[in-house]
Amino acid sequence: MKQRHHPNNSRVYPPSQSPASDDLSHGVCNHRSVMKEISKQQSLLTQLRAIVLPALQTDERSELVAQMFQNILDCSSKAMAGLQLLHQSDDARNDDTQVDDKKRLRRIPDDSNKEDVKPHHKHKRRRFADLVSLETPVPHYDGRQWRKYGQKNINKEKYPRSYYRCTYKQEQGCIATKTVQQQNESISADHPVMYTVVYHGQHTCNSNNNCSDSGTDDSETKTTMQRTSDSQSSVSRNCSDPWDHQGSLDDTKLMNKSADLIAENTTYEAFDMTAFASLELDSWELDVLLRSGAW
DNA sequence: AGGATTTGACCATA
DNA sequence: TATGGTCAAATCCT
Repeated sequence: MKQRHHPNNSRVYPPSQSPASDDLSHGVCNHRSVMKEISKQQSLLTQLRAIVLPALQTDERSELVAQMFQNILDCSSKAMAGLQLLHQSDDARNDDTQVDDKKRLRRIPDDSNKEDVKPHHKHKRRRFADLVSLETPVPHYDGRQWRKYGQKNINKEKYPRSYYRCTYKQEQGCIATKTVQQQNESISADHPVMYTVVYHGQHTCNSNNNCSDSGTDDSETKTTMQRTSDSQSSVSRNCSDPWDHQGSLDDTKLMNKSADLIAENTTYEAFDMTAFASLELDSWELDVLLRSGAW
């Protein structure tokens, strides 16, 4: 029953290491190893972004750099989704060669029953194509704006799963959705709560523009910073940087909790915390970065 | 008042 | 039939 892909990525690598899968370096190339490499690339890029952006002055150039980072990450996500599709169509082909007649009958729709089909399906079940998953302590800091549309207790899962769709679904018909599933409890500051986030579908909206166009002058930036520490804030407000969006109320609380653990409660440190949190840094990795003066 | 979230019901799929 | 994804009315929040 469970066709869900479980996270294979989001590991953070020390800058000195340039990880390349043994599979690839030895010429063994398959979907999985390529996807693994892309996910490492995403992780490294996220680290690089968190190092570069805070070091830049807030001007048009930094905005451009932020936008470029976002675009590269988007490309990477699309590549990953494309590979996923290929992977699944291959699987489907393999299945077709092995499947017995009973299963085939189930798969092929019966035309004679077409008239019984209701005029419009109110609830179309999502196909498991075009799917990317990852583990993160901050499931909504992904540069997109999401609106929660459901929550459900899932069998064998300790915590309920939340369902989000793109905020711009109605305005722009964006089909992107994601599910957020909490995986564990927070044992300590070193082991924050982890969530599995599964993205379905590609964004067809231009939500990034909406946000980056909202300006990056001091007053706007302040609004964003304050939002980070405002537990009652809402997702629909403007944001001044494209990777620091609020997803929902509970995530704001989560961010506040993380920020309280590590940083003083000032707005600029809250900003830095966003960068920390989105990196999923282990304590030793944080330590290395702090020693190296990256923050 | 308007937008976001919650939650029970509905529905497709395995 | 069990399960999980989505809908939509009720409720909450600003």
